[in-house]
Amino acid sequence: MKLSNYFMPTLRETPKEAEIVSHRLMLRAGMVRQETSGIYSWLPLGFSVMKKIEQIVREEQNRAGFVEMLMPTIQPADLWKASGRYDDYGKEMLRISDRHDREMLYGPTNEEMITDICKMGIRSYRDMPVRLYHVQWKFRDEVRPRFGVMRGREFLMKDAYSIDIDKEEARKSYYRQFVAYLRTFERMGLKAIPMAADSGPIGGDMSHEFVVLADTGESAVFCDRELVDMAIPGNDVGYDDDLEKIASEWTSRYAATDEKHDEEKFAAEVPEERRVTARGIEVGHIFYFGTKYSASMGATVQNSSGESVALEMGSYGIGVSRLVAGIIEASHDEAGIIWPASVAPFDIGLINLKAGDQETDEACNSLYQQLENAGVETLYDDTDERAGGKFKNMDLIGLPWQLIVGPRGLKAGEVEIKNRASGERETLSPDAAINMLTAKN
RNA sequence: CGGGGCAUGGCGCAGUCUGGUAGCGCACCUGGUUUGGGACCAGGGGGUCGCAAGUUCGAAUCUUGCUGCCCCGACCA
Repeated sequence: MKLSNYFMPTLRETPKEAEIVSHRLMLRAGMVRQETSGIYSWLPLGFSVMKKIEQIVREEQNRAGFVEMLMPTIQPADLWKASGRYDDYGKEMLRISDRHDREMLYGPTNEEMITDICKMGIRSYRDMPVRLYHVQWKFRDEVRPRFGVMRGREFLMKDAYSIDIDKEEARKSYYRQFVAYLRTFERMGLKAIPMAADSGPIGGDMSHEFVVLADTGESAVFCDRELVDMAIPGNDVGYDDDLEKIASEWTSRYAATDEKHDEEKFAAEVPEERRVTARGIEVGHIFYFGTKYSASMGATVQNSSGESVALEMGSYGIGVSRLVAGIIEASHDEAGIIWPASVAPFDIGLINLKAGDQETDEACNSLYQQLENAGVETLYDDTDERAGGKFKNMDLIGLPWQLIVGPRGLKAGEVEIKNRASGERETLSPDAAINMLTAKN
């Protein structure tokens, strides 16, 4: 992509409404624009990152045996009246009426809808398990939206639902998501720790929040250092195998958010040198809720003994749009964002230090073509901005690599490569640069 | 929803106390000199001063009402 053909309105100064670092950087990098409190337009750069995140989530959901579908944003109120949540949800739910004065709502989540779908679609225990997910916009009319897209009212979320015949089967579905989450966040360059969460109406041990460690995180978290260093299951993990062993490796060690933290327990269970106190951001939540909705909504099926039983269900959320901000919180410096390669909007930023200079233009065009042909996503700054501004902008938007080309270097047959994260630069020939950059991607 | 604050050009701000018809920096446009980490000179465009009433000869400025946004708290992916 040539920058001259792109839309990336970067700002030199930070709009005053932005307090936290990810919000500031997202506005400065031209990733989002606030439309009203808690609602954002996603400009090309931000949209691109969100899509990369979404794709990783999708791949790991698929790998875990969940099947993608899509439910609507607008739902009829009747479904929610059936489950009893229409009244319970309160003002957080955005209620709308259509032209016929029928009560509708902008969905804050989809348990009722998926239950209703399964009520129709599952006729026998033989049809189970059913494991579905979708990635869809949600709306929760937060009392106080803040921190940019971190706590917006409209947000993109992956929510998955498992439907099983009994609790033991439901547990297997739960662990699939547990392991999928470990892998998903790892792939985004994040260190996410599962932490025991309020276990909903059913109780028990099947509810976890996944918290990303970031110095500027919103809440304090406490855990065993072993969790921070623990290996993540590889992409060859057998989802059809018993995953409980993997999960218990994690759940058997101390990890708690601020609210659930028990200092005495922490001290008793974790040797002092392994006690980690950090800041974190919740990016995912998985929980088993049993028959809460299936029972109230009459979603039942006959089991192998011929008894009619309510569906055993769980739901599993990941805040996709929130992750864009979460990753920035976990990965930035004074100069700007530092994207992990897997979610970077482009792999490489090609900087033409003297647009308009024939030799430099030709060299850049050639490099740009070679990179594109090799499938390396490149943002080519071909504008006639001054060199200093290009450097600042490129650092701000945080692409993993910069390829810097100017007349001075070209005279010596050289270009420069800069690694955004380490700041290391290397001078080498254009061919060597291409080899190196295409090998990395 | 309680407490606090803000609203003046795309962004950041001054001007408001003490009313006299709007200014600065950045960004933008033109010309020139520049050009390897946010250049310089000259010229230029852009604002119903959040909205509505009121006071006044005259309101960004004073009064009243409204709206929007931000921050702290309670709540949440």
